[in-house]
Amino acid sequence: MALDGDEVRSAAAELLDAGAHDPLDAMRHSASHVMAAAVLELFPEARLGIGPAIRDGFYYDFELPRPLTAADLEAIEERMRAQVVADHAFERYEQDRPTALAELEAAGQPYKVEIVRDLSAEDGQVISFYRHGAFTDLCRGPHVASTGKLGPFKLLNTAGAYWRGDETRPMLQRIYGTVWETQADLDQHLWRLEEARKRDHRKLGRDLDLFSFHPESPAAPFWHPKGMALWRALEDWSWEVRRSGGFDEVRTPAVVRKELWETSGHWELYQDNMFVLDDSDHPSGLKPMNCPESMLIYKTQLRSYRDLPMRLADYSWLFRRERTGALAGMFRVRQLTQDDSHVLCRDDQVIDEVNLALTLVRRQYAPFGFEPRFKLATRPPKKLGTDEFWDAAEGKLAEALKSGEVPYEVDAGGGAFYAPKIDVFLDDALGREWQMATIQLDYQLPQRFDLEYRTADGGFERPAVLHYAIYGSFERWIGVITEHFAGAFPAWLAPVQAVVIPIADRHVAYAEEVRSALGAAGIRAEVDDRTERMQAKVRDAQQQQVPVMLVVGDRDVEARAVSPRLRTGEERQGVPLAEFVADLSSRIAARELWPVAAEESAAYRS
RNA sequence: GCCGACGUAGCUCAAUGGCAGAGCAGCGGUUUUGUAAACCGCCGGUUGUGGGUUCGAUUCCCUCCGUCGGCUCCA
Repeated sequence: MALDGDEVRSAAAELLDAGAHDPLDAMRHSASHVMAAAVLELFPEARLGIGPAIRDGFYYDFELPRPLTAADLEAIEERMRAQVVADHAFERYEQDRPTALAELEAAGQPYKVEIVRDLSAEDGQVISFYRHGAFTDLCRGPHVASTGKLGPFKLLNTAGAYWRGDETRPMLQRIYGTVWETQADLDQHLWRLEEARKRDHRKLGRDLDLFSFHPESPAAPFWHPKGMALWRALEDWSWEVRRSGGFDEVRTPAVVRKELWETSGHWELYQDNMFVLDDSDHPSGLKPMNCPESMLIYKTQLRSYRDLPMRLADYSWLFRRERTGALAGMFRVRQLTQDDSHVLCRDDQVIDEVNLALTLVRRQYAPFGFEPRFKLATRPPKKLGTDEFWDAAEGKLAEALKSGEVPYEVDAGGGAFYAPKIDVFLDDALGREWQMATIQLDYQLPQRFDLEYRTADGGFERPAVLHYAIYGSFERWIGVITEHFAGAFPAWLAPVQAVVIPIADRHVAYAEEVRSALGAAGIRAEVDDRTERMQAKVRDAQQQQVPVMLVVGDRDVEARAVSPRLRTGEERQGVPLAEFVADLSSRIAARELWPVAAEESAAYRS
């Protein structure tokens, strides 16, 4: 079955992705012990789950007699501070397996017992524990020397979490916290959380009038004119990139009978995520992916080896019945649009086509200032196909990465069960990592659809398929870039690219003239002719993050000029209108990353 | 789906088991202004939905809907 580039983990999960070799790990892990000790003081009957260090902090899972409240978190923090003051040493000791099991049973810690039971013999028959003060925990370590060595910390929030991530197991209460070496580091981290909250695309989407969500159609965005202008700019760019890669546009139906999904495997494996309906007594499904239908287009003719590669791009609507709890603004919607690309090619063309994909990914990301990182995801433990098949497939992807001189990491075991893939990541202005595109090599779907082409010697061969979506989905991409730019989109993307601000009513006619000149150059411009003071109009345009404000008053009318003020605060007076229009439209045409306050985005990165 | 939290005017937020308030936005008027908020006035609400407790519910309880934080980090 074919997957696609939108199979992505949530943003929050990315934030929490473990930094395994972070030097702060020991401190974070120690903090989780200190927190567990505090929780046990308050709830002696608490049962402990696990408490690892994670990226930017730590957590611990507990089974507790009642839900935790914000007040509980404060009480826990207080008791943690008391332990820091007491400066208990962390002491390691070891037990053999039977003793450890017996003691944990006696202590009434069934989850710990389960962990010890599951520890494989390779880990040795000796089980290690760490003790500080009155608290002891099963633990591999390492830890800081003593509780006094903990840096400044803060407990952040609580959440439900299934024991071992398994929905059939009990749900525990997880407490998330963060700890840092210095107060400045902690402050910086909290500032970043606050900044992320401020630039939340759900808030900016409303403030900038881009889109809305309504309970009448949960998790399906309603696009407003300004949001659509942004979308159009993104889509135009994406088609330009596709055309440069030799793609043709296709479009396929949304309502499709189950027979297609049976062939593709979705009916069996993906039906839970599909909107299923009866189309005149024919069981059907709204399409969650485009790939199977592209296969049908391929099959409308007997293809020749000369026809390949065949590059098809389909940007139609997709529908996915996501679990309600997984929905999150634009990051996870139920109706979405991918910039979806399918390349059908001969096996000997795979490397070149992967290379093309890598080139297009980098090309499409460039005007956003993103430098993508690549991971080659290799065969998972449970897989289809022989080792020879995997060696060849992984070899081709690696070869393409190397020949393109693309640095990459290997995500061992991260591939789909039927083929390896290349995952594309980017870091946003707040340093958050997002998985965007996935370039997926697929021999499975051509087989399911029995695709063939005529070879030079008159035989038949099966083509390979390459799937990728570069933005992933427009919806999610808009969510990501809205947060990345904090709503201050580069001029080429900005829904309103310029606002003309007449100082007094007598300047409105000239302002309209300026707007026409901008409009004739294809620039999205408006006149703010409200009876407000110029200062108020400037302020409103600033808050709407309009890249360019053109103030026009007597002097400008006189000189047929404009006085541009950029969103960054930069100001000029009396620029000839024609000169300004030419300058702005060339920046837009070149999709410059402009105007951007360099020091601002640098500050976010630090 | 599960755990927890939340839902008051378009937005941000108050308040109380006893007449639901403010700022901003909107509307009307005055002001005609040179780079981040002029001034005056007016309008604005079935307190998400349905039910229960109560003399009385926005407040307490339950249902449903929606939203948010999580649920993959393995001692």
